[in-house]
Amino acid sequence: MSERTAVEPVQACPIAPVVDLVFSRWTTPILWTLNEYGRQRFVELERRIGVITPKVLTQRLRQLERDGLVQRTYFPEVPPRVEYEITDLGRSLAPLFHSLAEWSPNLAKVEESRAHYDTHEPPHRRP
Amino acid sequence: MSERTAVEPVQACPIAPVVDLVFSRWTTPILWTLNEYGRQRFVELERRIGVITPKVLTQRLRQLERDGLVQRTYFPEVPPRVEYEITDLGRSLAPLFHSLAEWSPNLAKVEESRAHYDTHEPPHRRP
DNA sequence: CTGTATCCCAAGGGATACTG
DNA sequence: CAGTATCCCTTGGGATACAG
Repeated sequence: MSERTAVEPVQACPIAPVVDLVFSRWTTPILWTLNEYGRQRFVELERRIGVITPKVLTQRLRQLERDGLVQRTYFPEVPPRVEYEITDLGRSLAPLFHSLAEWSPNLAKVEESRAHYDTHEPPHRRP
Repeated sequence: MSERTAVEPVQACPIAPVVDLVFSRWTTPILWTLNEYGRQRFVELERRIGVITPKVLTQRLRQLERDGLVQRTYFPEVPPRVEYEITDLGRSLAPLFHSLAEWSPNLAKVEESRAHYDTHEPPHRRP
């Protein structure tokens, strides 16, 4: 047969797995809070994040625990106490978060672009 | 009244807006492909990304265009030609992607952690 | 080629209530 | 306090067909 594809399909970009791990829903605020405020209890996390429900917070914490980014410690007291802490592996994401934060000022340009896009005639688009 | 909250609620972590912008579904592979292979046509993007449907690709490209991360250029020919290119603003994300890629080797540790988690008795958990 | 238009569907998240 | 258990419901993505 002839050369079929001048363009070879690329399954996924190489950073996709990391993105899935670190930037799936709720993981960023959780990790950021744990990194910022240190070891804390379930209810503290819940309050700091503000809008998350306990069900979802539990789900995410379990996932992060399984992934080795968060350490869970149980104290058999009454009332029960559980503390969550970011691990060394989790902390190794700090430079990444730092990069994110450093890019933040560019959000202003994004806002500009959106405003321009929304107020001008679009380039050619189908009727 | 008394001091109510020793723990102040935090709406969201400061990097959340950037995360929403850059790491929403499909945006990473699209930006990465544009950054890696340069200016290209719709169908090239479609093939390189591999599994995305035209509907979703269009949606994402429009969003990225509005956000100022991607530039769309229309050529009134027959058949029609449209080329997409990453903008300077989009390219300014490259260091971020680089940080991601640098962290990738740690995925092995994540895998280890998962394997350990799945094969061992969990710490205290409700019956 | 470059998209649009529909229909559909599951998956995940919110709300709420409850337990050890 | 630290979760579980249900129910519900939106949202977004896949499949498909079609148009300029």
